[in-house]
Amino acid sequence: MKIFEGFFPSSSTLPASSLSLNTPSSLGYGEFQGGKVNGVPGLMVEMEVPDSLNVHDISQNKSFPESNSLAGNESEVKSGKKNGDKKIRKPRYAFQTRSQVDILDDGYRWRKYGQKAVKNNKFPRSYYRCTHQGCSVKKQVQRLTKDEGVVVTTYEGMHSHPIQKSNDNFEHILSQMQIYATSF
DNA sequence: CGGCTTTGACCAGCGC
DNA sequence: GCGCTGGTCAAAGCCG
Repeated sequence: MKIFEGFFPSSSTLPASSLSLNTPSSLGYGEFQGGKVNGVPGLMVEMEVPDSLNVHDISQNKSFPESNSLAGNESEVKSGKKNGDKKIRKPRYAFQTRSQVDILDDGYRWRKYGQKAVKNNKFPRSYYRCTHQGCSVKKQVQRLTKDEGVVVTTYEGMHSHPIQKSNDNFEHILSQMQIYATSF
């Protein structure tokens, strides 16, 4: 089971037993995007779609009538737009979790660098950056107005370094959250 | 004292 | 062109 593969490189050490708390699937984005998340049961979303494919479409499809504030549907990463060429959007991966706490401590160290109020959402969105040297992975966390028990975490980029904390902690997280399976 | 959070300002993209 | 919105910066403050 590799739900968090990529985000948690060292996940191989994760207790598989915990992960089975309720199978895969975080979001049904895959199918909505036309591309099936090959075999793998709904890992997470990949939003590198150039043209705005509104994320909230699926939300409506599923059980989130007005969670369109979700990932907004991005704007681009304005890090390297020099040659006026194609705007490179780093792929983003989002998943929702039911959790009491906003900060899912996934083992990495994050430094908050911003917080914004988002439209259609009474909760602010928080922006975090991985503090590991040379690692520029970002993530944003926001809670749904609709269902404040749901926390949406959007990752941008991949960690290329090992987790800095004990994985035992991860079990703790898993016990706190419950992957939000929308249609299974 | 170092690392992190807070918070307002700033900036770029987008729609009207 | 203007205003709105999302994303980031950075100064100041907080805390261990």
